[in-house]
Amino acid sequence: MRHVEDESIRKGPWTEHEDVQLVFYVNTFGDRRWDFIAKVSGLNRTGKSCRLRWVNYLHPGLKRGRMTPHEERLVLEYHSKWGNRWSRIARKLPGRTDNEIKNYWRTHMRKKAQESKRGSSPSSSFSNSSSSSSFCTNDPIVDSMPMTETKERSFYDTGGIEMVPNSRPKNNTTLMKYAKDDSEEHEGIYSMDEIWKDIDLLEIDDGMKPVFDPYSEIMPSHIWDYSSINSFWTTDSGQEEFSTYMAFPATSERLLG
DNA sequence: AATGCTCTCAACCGCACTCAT
DNA sequence: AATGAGTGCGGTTGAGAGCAT
Repeated sequence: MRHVEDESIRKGPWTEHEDVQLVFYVNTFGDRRWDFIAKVSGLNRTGKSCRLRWVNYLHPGLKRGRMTPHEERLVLEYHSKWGNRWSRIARKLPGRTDNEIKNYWRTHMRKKAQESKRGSSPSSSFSNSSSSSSFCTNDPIVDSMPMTETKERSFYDTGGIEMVPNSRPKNNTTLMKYAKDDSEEHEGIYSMDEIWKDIDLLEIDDGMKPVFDPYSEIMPSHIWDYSSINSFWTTDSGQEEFSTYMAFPATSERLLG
């Protein structure tokens, strides 16, 4: 246990430079080893914080902008089915994160709840069935739902360095499990293959934009060139060496400039 | 123009789970 | 089997933007 949660651990909003740095290290080491990335990157953030930033903001496959009516319908549908299983719902909406959906639900459903209160007939304004009124966390239906966690692989899980043989053999079983569960779940609108295909297509469409394009709905995907970076990866024993060897500033200039 | 309110969303926290040792 | 580290998830909070008065 690390009691030395030193005061130098940064919190709060991320700076652009931190973002660039994180993207670089995630593309280098994959989006699994967050504690390691946090250490090696010199970001002074916790691994959790790094993961969250990546998953909710920096991941190339993320959609920006408002939910489409279709997505709204899906959220309603899956929430009525699964309750507050945000990450699970998010897997059904490519490009959307659990956080995003959670926020969306809170604001929109709270609004609807208020409206329906004013309309004096609770839940009557909801388009969906029984449990659709379960915007409240105390909802017995939701809370009593069994944790039938079919471990699906989330869309924002790039797998990163795991795709490279020997990079983290321990987790092969986990990946196998994800794959299996995906195939077992047939009610999905999208298969994981389709999701990944979508992301690939987006990347192609987007071209090789070197920096974030604030006017684009989809975040650019080729911030970094994976293939050229993968060759850096060797073994755990070489990690410290790697971090000191890495010439990061040059790359960050390229991105920020 | 100033103020207050509402909405949105990024980020944190705590707990639970998985896996390696 | 027990334990600790790492990771994922859901709930919550707070800052900033936008809107109404």
